[in-house]
Amino acid sequence: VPKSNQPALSGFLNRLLLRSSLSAEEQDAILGLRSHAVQARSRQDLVQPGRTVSHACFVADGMVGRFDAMRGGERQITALHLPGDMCDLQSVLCPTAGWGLMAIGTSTVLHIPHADLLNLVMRYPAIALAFWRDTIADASVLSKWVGNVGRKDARAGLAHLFCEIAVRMEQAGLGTLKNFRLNATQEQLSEALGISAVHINRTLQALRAENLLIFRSRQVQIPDWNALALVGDFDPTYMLIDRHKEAAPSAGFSRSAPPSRGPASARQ
Amino acid sequence: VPKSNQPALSGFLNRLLLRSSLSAEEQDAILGLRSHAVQARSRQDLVQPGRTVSHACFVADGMVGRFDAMRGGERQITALHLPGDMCDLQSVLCPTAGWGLMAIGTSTVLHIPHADLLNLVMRYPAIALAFWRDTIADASVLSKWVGNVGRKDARAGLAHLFCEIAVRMEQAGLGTLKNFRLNATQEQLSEALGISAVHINRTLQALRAENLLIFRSRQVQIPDWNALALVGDFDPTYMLIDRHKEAAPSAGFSRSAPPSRGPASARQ
DNA sequence: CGAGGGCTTGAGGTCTATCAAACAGAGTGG
DNA sequence: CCACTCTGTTTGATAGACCTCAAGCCCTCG
Repeated sequence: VPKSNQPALSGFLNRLLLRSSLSAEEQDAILGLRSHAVQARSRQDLVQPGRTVSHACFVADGMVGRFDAMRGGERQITALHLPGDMCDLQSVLCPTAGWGLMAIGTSTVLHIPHADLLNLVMRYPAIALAFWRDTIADASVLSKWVGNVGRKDARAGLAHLFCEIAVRMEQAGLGTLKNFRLNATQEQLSEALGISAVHINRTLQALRAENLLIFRSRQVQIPDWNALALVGDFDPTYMLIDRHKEAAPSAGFSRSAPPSRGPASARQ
Repeated sequence: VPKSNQPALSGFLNRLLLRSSLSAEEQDAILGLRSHAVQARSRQDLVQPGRTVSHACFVADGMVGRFDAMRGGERQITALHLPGDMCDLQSVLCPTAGWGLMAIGTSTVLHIPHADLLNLVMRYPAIALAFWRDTIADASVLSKWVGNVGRKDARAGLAHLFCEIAVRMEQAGLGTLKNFRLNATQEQLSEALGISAVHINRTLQALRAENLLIFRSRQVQIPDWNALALVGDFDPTYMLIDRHKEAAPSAGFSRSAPPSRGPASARQ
């Protein structure tokens, strides 16, 4: 039975507020979304590739991976979602996606009806913009992911991946840059980087030997953050954090929307 | 001097209409956008990574690549944009992106002021949704790109890349599935797939020997489309073409936006 | 016709995959 | 409390894909 789940959704609101401004009413509307909690064990599929869904998945606890599946069954993880992330906000407008979603470690996911999200989008244009902006941030991370997988060797790629996770873990309030818990197996890391699990293991050992990264019994330690960021060629700019709230005023726009320069007069 | 450029922009409108419905007024508003044409030679940078821009780039002619640059200068192309594509619609809301844009072959690009696009977005909520949906389609392609680069060998990756380009070329009205012109060098293909140019050359020769793909003097021939799609594990679903127009009604929503089930009553 | 960019080819080296087996740790049941 | 099982990690050896460097070739354009 769908019900309200304010405490968990406040994480989503926080994520949106990182990049967008929303009025009190709009914030309340988001916190008031109905949801339906679902538990998932590690490796369990939440959404199978190509399936049409009528709800979005919000990560309340644990971690969720978005993946692309090959014909042979191998998977390439294309994004990781931490608590506070809406994995497939995209599905609101495009309910049939090509990707799938799987749990990384035991996770709790809230299903949120598309109908309700659409309702929000239609009532509050500022929320529509905030959602769009969230999709943009997601795409920016994805874009970097391509570079990470395509042009870096295992050492640099792994370093970059851990840097990204560290930053987002800290943002989500789940640890510090240098110390956090990560419920992912080496095999799942290998699916994220597109290399074999065996090679992940050897690369982790190499990074460990250099005292750059320690990943043992689900706990991550980064003794020298700057050194690891250097190895991974990591620059957090691409995460689009807290920098564009003023660039495109979404708050207050629902009041009047004064046209500065009418496009009509410029035609022809 | 910015001026109207209707004939070129109609390509953009067509692309939007592939996935969204827009009223006559909204369509006119898009066609009436002011723009400023810019010529670019092959390899020339249109937007450097990390730079803040105040205009979006629309491809009027040629091809544009989005790329992620590594510290050493190597590039990973993360997306290709054909005529009719707005390369960085994202920049309207997030003007400082982490990626760059470069010309693939001689190209003509229209610069469109963010101010005007924002204006459209604020006046016409349906356009905002159409833009969001366009960003989603872009992200879906990007997601597939990760799998292509991460989990496929050179043969399959190259086959998939050519399949994708073929479909989009046909959509853009620039050729057929089996025959089109491609102004990209082997080196640029190598930057797209994250492998060396030499290896691209050898892989092209292998595909040529199998009579799967012929790429000579900028002309592409695909004698047996299905065979190539099989080699590349290509399934066009991910391109989100013409399938979701009815799923999320954006047309007509600006008229009334009747709330089906008020989220307010569901709270608590 | 010359110059230059792009393509092609060869040889050797590196990174990463694959396979197989041993090992470790957490949870289970007797 | 001790096997026992299961998943995940570690290790070794071998094979394959791909890279790098370097040189020669070809086409196109001025």
